[in-house]
Amino acid sequence: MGVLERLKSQIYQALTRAAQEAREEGRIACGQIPPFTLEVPREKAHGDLATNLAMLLSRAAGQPPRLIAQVLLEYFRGGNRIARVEVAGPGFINFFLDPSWLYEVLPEVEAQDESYGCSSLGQGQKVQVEFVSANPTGLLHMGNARGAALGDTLARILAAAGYDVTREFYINDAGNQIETFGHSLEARYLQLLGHDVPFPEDGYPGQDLIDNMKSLIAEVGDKYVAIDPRLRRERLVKYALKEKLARMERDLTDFGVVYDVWFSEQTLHDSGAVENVLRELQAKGYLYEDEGALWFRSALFGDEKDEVLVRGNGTPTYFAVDIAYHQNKFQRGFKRVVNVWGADHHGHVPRLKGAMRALGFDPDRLEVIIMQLVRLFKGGAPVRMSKRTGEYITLRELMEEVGRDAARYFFLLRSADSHLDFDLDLAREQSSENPVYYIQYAYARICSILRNTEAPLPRAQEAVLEALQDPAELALIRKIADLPGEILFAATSLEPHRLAHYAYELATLFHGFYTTCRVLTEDPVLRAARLVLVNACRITLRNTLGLLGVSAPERM
RNA sequence: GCGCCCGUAGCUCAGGGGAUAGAGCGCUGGCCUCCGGAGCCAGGUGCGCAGGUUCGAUUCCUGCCGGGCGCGCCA
Repeated sequence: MGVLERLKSQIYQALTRAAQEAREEGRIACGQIPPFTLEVPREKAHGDLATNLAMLLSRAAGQPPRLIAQVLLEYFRGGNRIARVEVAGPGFINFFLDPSWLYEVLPEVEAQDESYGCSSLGQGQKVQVEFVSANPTGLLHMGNARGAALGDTLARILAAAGYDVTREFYINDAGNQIETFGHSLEARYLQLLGHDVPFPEDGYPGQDLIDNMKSLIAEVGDKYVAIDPRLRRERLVKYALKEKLARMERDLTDFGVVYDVWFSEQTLHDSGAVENVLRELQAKGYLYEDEGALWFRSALFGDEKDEVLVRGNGTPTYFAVDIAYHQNKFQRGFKRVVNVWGADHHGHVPRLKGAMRALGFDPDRLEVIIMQLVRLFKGGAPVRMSKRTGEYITLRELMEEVGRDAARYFFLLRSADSHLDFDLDLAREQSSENPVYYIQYAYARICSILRNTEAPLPRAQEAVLEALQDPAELALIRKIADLPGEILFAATSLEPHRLAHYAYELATLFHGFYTTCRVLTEDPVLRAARLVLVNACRITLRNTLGLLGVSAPERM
């Protein structure tokens, strides 16, 4: 918990006590003290913190808010950290803190260093983030790329907030699409070997499958031509799947994403987990047969209609397997299970949550982040994707085009709820127009200053930090002090884009400070204090970029 | 038709029930004796529409309009 969080919680409690005492003595006629806000106001003129408590009490008490505020202040014992209090506007109570709190921030940052910003909110609870989980029959596209940036940064944020995080990739290595995959591979394999066979109508048309089969032929030649087609497809699938997954893992690693678990769908079939969960639902009376299929009464749990779990041909649907998979997640002891899904899967959410409820799990422990689609722009026009030909821009190509840092940052800048227009030209721009370079430039500038100091960096405890009085200095410290709160908020709301904006704002304040205040001045006291400030800014910026998975270069 | 997401500045987007709604890009004009000018400063326009809840609504609710995505014994 940072300095600001501690002060906030002290004032919050003092306000609560003041309200209680005023009520007991009959000065304010209200019942329970409602939950109120205590926030940093947008306007600096409104103080360092402001509360709406008086306005909230006004209705129940039948007294005007400004009067209640005055009464509250009579009872308020906030301690010596508060320089001034005022009642303002419709009934806000504004607190002006003694500036000394700002100077406590810097030693704290320095001492905590790499863990500055972290908290123990999660108390070591196990949380899983499952993301990307791309169909292994293809390549990673823009939707997967956005999911990768989002899921990974979410995982980093949750870890920083004190959770024990597991990153998981669910491999769809069973079911219909694997059948189709097999037939597609088989056609490519035979075609490459000169056989005139048709490509399946619903097959995967991309060049990537041809490449898979070329490399297989380089290894084993035509040895699968003459064998039983079923066995042949099995072999081709096994080979191509391995190659594709290895490639995905490599691409994701280069994107800064490292998984703890690669979970195979096939294992759910092999272990009997699918059968077991069907039996369990059956025993609870949530299944019924109709038209030869086995149905789940998902409408009972808020879904639009019931869903098929086992088809007429006896094979389980994707949904049935997904129920088994999520049951498995909870059985592994995760307190929170977070999924990152594309918007085209949103209809799946209520029925999966319903299934979890049917199985006796609290559906709120399953949190699904739905992210809207990505459109690529180049030269001001959208880049067309073709599902028909299987041609689209891949994650690998994106990284080659704009680099990992810009790619991740651009994905993280927008809320998941928002459609994302990805401007390839801007992302590739290595100039001031590109926000990611703007932030990194701030970091490189800091490192440059620190390189230019011949003496060892002064410790925060030794420096006279009160020498920092310039508005630009104070604003920068204030922003540095915000990081712990920002991470807490991003972790509870599962909104990584907050930190992308925070990084930019921090960089802006640093650049402003840099222009106004010369760090390496003649005055040794001021110089030492500014070096401490700059170093704290370096730590804060580095930690924030670390959460975004964007590199912090010492030189550019 | 039903469901989910979105609608805020010319464009792309932030905005946690609060006070005078912000940023980037683009446009115009300034700032280099000195720590990296990939920087700084200044200039202006806006919450889709209509109701409701509230002391207070860009924020919550309802309806409408507009855009995206779903609604399969596909995944």
